[in-house]
Amino acid sequence: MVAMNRPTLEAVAARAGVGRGTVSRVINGSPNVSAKARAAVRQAIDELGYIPNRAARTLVTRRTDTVALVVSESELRVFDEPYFAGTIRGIGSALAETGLQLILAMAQSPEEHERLEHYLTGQHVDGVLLLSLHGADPLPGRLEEMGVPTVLGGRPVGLDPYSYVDMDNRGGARQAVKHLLGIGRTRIATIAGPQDMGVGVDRLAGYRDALLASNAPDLVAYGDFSEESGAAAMRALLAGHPGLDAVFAASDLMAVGALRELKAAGRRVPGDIALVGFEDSKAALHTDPPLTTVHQPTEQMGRQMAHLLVARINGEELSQPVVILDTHLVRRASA
Amino acid sequence: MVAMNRPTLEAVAARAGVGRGTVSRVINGSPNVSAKARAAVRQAIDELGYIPNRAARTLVTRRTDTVALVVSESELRVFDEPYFAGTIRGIGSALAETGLQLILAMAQSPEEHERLEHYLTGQHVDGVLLLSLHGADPLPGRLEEMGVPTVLGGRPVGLDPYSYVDMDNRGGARQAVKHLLGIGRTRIATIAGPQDMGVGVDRLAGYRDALLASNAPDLVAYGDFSEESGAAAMRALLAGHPGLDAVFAASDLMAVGALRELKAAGRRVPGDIALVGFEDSKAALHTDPPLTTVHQPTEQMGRQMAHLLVARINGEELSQPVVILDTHLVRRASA
DNA sequence: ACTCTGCATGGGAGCGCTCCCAGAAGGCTC
DNA sequence: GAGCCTTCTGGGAGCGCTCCCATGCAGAGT
Repeated sequence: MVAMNRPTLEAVAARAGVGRGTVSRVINGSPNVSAKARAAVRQAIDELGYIPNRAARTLVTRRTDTVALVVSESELRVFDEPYFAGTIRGIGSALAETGLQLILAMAQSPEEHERLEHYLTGQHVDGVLLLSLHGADPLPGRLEEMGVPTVLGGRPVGLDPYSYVDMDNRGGARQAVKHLLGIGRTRIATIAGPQDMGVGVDRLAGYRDALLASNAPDLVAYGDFSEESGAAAMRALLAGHPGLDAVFAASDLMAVGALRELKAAGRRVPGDIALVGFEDSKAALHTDPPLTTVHQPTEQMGRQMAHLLVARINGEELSQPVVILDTHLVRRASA
Repeated sequence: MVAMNRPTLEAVAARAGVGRGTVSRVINGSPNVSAKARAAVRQAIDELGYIPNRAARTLVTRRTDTVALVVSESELRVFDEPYFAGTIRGIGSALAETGLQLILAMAQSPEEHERLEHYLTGQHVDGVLLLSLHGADPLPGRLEEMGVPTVLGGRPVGLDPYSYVDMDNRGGARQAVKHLLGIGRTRIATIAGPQDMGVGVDRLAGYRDALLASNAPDLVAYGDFSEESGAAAMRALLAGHPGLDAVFAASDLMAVGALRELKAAGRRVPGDIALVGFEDSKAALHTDPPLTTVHQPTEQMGRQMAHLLVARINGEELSQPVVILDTHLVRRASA
């Protein structure tokens, strides 16, 4: 254990021949330090290999320099989706520039959810990042009440959070369906996502937006974003509306399920039925035919969330507490 | 900011009518407290909603109750692989039982790698978890030198770490190739992974183990675990050994690439050429035909890593500092 | 020469906790 | 009833830092 007797502020001060206060000022970048003193302190820090003790600092400043990323059970299952990975990467890179630490808080059970709330409001983190909430989760409200800045990823349903970042799900869906109309499809169905999530609601709204202009019928089936649910929805759609000539699935995974079902039913894609997904995931590349889908900037979403949170932690007033990121259609072979 | 004036230990003591020491003892589960005092303290804690101040505790105990999961650049790219997601989930669930916090440290550039090392050895975490190192990364050695317990996920090449958890890659590969021999294949090639990673080396060794008994030839091409590299390797293999009748790819993704190439070359799978992957990823389910592959217990790996680290942090001598987890073949249609 | 201003500086106080020691209280034994 | 453990208890000291106040000192103004 070489780490045993780390130098303290005091040791640095002694070596630099200055007082504790001056060293502290140098470390915290205060301007009121003479160039000479600053240089001496810097050198002493280097020579001693001094690293400030976070706990001691936190104790007095009440800042932990830590933010939590909360991942609740439902998302844990889909942890390996590119959406998630990209967002985390973005958060990480934005945070690295600020010196804040990211702690990963996973609530795997309801009891843990309780404990988590306790933890987050217990002066352990400076702010919280919440990803893709289901329904009207009370957590963000409680956190804000307790004075913990919170930024959500994805607009929640039934809640009006102060700050969140979201994809332009509605616009993306609209583009996708307009594209289907553009290639001459007239009986366009959608496999919508769960309506307790903003993504689900917005993508359905976008579908309807696009259809409004035409006089195409509104054909909706619901899934839960999983492949299996996409397949089931497709079966239902096929049974109810055998004449449809295009499908917009609210997620790539559901599109993959739908595609499987379509093949099983002997329909050619895109010949008989054109298919568009949403996400631009890896899965969309590997289908046969490759899936036309809507791209969403996941990494940028993470970065934006982190930026907003950092600003709030620093007490800045957000001129733009809600950020919506552009999405765009990626044309491949399925539509 | 309701969070302003949180109760302190002292406040709890006053309310319970006991001294600070007694409250501290109750919180830390010391046995030398009378039942009466304990009850009074518990009640006061509940009534006041007391939450211990982590920083103050850390300052005196020198324990941070935090461990870091280090994700280096190369892995960031593959963040969305199920391997990764499963491991993190396992780590999270094991850690939740102990009250330790997980911080996610991502080193996206070499300079950051430096800063990271500084951070990790700077008394900020009680232990470190390292995932799938490339080559002989000096980080684990340095950490141990500085007295920071470290557990690796995946055996590294050219390093002899004290403690790590790994899959039985060699055994899994052996099983896969034996299966190919078992179904009568005699000219079995392998698409091996990078040889600067334990996984790469071990899976190749397993392939050779299995072949040793038979007198089948040794046909190797290398990839980097990516789909593209799998396709390239397959092309090379096909060109050099047109007569091969089976391929063992060291990852599912490479198998997917190989499969694409095989189809392009007009070879039927498994009719002409049988194909086995390694990972049991989602991708393996969605190929046509579904991929026979080797399953690896990712979540268990995370749990084990966390368990080993916690034991080391608690100063326990590990009876078994190296843990190898079983892998097994999952038969599907491709072989 | 004197005061006045303003920046730079040293160091006391205190953040909330654990550690530990000294002492109180109770239960034995003889 | 005296003496001696044993168990439980209170609270002082101190972890390493930031905050802030008092002081020192140089330069400007009269």
